[in-house]
Amino acid sequence: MIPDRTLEVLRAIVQDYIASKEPIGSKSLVERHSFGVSAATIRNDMAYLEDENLITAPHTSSGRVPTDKGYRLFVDRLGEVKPISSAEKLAIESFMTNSADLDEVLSKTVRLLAQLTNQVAMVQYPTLGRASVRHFDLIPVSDRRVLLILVTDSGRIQQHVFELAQQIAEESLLQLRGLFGSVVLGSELSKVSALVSEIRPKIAPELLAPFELIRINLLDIVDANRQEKIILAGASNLARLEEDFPGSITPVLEAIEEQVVLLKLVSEMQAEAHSVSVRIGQENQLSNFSNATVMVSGYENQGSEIAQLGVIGPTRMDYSSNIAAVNAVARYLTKSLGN
Amino acid sequence: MIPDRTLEVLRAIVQDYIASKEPIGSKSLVERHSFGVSAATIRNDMAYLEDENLITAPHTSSGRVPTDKGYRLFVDRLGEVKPISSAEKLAIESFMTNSADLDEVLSKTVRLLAQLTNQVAMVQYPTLGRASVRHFDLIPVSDRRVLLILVTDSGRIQQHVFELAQQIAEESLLQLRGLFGSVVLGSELSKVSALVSEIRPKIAPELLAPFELIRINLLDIVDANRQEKIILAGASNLARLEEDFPGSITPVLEAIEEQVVLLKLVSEMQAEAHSVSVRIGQENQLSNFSNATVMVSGYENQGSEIAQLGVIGPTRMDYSSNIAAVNAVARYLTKSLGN
DNA sequence: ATTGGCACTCTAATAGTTCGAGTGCTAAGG
DNA sequence: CCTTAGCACTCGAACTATTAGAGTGCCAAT
Repeated sequence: MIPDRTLEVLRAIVQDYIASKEPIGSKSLVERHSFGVSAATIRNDMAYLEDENLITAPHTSSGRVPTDKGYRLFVDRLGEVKPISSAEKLAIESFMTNSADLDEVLSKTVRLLAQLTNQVAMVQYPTLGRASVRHFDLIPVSDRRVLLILVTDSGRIQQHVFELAQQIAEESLLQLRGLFGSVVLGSELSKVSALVSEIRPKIAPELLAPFELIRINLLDIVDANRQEKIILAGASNLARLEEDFPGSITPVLEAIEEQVVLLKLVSEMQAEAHSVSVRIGQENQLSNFSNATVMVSGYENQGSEIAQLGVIGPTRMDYSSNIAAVNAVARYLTKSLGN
Repeated sequence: MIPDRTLEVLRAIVQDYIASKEPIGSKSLVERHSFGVSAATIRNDMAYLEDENLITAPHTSSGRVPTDKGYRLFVDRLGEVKPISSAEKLAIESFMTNSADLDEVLSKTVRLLAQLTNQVAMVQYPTLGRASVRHFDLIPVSDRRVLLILVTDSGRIQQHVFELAQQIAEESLLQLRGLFGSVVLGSELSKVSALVSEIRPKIAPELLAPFELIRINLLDIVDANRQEKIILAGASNLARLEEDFPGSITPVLEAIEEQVVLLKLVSEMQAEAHSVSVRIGQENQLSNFSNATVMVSGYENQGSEIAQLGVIGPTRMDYSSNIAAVNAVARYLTKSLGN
C-alpha cells in the first residue's frame, strides 16, 4: 500500500538520521542518495510518510525524524540485517574458546555484547526448567551455621548459608545430608519440593527442627533458581547517549539498578531462541523509556532452558548492526553452552 | 595562622555552596550567617582566602567557590562530623538483623550506603589474609567437568568449574579429593600452595595429570581470593550529578565498569579501620577525577581481614554527612561480620 | 581592624535581527 | 497521473545589543 519509492525514502531517512543525529531534509536526502527524482517529489513522499505517522517534524520547518512507528516499519520490513564483520566474528569466536562455568561464560558474553553494540548489554540467567540436581551438600561453616550447596546438571551452582536454632552434631548433619541426598539427587528441580515432603515422616523427632530449616532453605534455593537474575555491562555507553539526548539516561540508570524492573521488561518480551525481538520507544510498557529501544533474543542452555539476552539504547540506534550482533551473540552463546 | 573568623567564613562558604550549588557572594554570606561584621569585612577575608588558594572565583565578578584545597581544609579542620540521624540509625540497624553469608551482607551494605549518601557506593571484598580452609570438595558436573569448591572459615565460598583432559573414574576423583582434603583442610590459605606440593610425590602416575589440573585450579582460586573484587550500587545517583556538572560522569561511569581501576583507586587510599580517608578532586591520581571525591573507610572481617568501603561523588558533596555515613556503615559492617 | 561608599566588571537574561534550511503549494510539463 | 520547477512562507539557530544586578576591589573615614 505504501509505494516502493516512498519506502525507500523512509529507509534513507532512518539511515541518515541514525548516522547524523540531525533531522533530515528533502534536499540533503536527494544529494546523498540517487533516487532519480527531484527534491520536490521526495517532499511529496515525505508528506505522505508524515500522514502515515512514520516520520515527524520536530519544528514546523525543519527536517524530519522517524517516529517509533517509522523505526518499527524499518525494523520489520526494511532493515536488511547487516552481516557481522569478520573482525567481529573473530572477537566472538575468540571469547568462547575456553568455556568455564556458567557465571564466567555469561559475564564474558555480556561484556562482549556491550562492546559489539556500544550499548548497555544485558544477559539473563537461564531459569532452571527441567534441570535436575547433580550434587547436594551440607557443610558446617561455624558452630551453628550451615552452608547448603546445590549443583544442577546445567552447570549452575547455588549456595546459601543459614543459621540453625542450636548447635548440631556433625554426625546428625551427615545423616540429614544423606537423607536429603538420597531423595534429591538426580531429581528434577520441580519435583524437589514434593520429594522432600515425602521423607519427612522418617525423620527422628530430635532432628525435626534442623530438618525443617534445611528444607525451607533448600526450597528457597530451588525457588531462587526460578527467580531470575540479570547481569549488565556497558553502562559507560550511557554517557555518550546523554550527549545526544540530555535527561534520557536517568530512567535507564534507574532500571539498571532495579533488577526487578529490568527482568519484568525482558520477560515481557519473551523472544524465541534465534529471533530478535525489538521494543521501540513507547512500545515499552515502562513509562520513561519513551526514547529507548530494548532489543532481546532468546538463547538456550543445554537445549532445554531458555533465557534472554539483549541491549538497551536510544530509539535512534543502528538497528541493522545491533540486531545482527544480538542475534550472533545469542547463537554463539547457545552453541557455547550446548556441549 | 589563618584568623579564626576567616576560617569561619570558609566554613560558611563551603556549607552554603554545597547547599545551593551557586557561587557564594559576600552579601548573601552576611545575610545567612551572623558574623557580627559587615559585608566589606567579609570581602577582605574572602580576598585572603583567595590568596591562600582556598576559594576561587569562576568569573571575575561573581561569588566564590571552594577549591580542592578549600574542601581539604574543611574536611581536616572544620567539618564537625554530623551525627547520623536516628532514622538513618534505624535503617542501618534493621538491615543487619538477619545476617546471612558474606555475599548477601556485602550486597546489602553497598545498597544501604548508596541510599544513605545519595552517591555511588562501593564495597571491596575482604582479602583473605589469615583465613583457613573449612571445606574442600571436588564434584563431577559432567563427564569431564569438575566443580571445585572451597569454603573458608571467614564465610567466603569460592567455586570454579574446569575441564579434565579425559574422563576420570568417580573413585579416582574421590581418592584425589581425599588426598587434597587431608592436607588442605584447616590450613591457612597462604600455606596451601606449599602443602599441596608436598603430597605430589605420593600420587599414582596415572592420576598425575588430573592431580596437576586440580592443583592449578585450586591455586587459582586461592589466588583469586587474594585478588580483590568490588561491588557497587547507586549508579543512578550519577544522573543527578550530571545535571550539576555536565560531562563529569563519563570518567566515573568508566571507572565503575573497570573493576581494576576502581580497585587501584581504593587500595591506594588504604584507610585504617574506623577512620575515613578522603581524596578530593585533583588529589585523585586518576586524571579525569578532577571534580570527583572518593571517600573510603576500612572495615574488618572476623577481626583479621581488612577491606575498604566508601563512596564516589562530586567534590561538592556533603562531607559532614557522608563521612558520618561511611564511618557508621563501616562500623556496623565490622560488627555484623564479627560474630 | 572595620566599615560605608562607590566605581567598575562581568554574567545572565531579554529582545531584536538576520540567515538559511526546509516546507507546502501551485502551475506547468511529460 | 506523476513529476518538477518555482516561490512565498515559516521557524529555529546564531549573532548582536542592551540592560539589570550581583559581586568585587579599593579607598578614605572611623
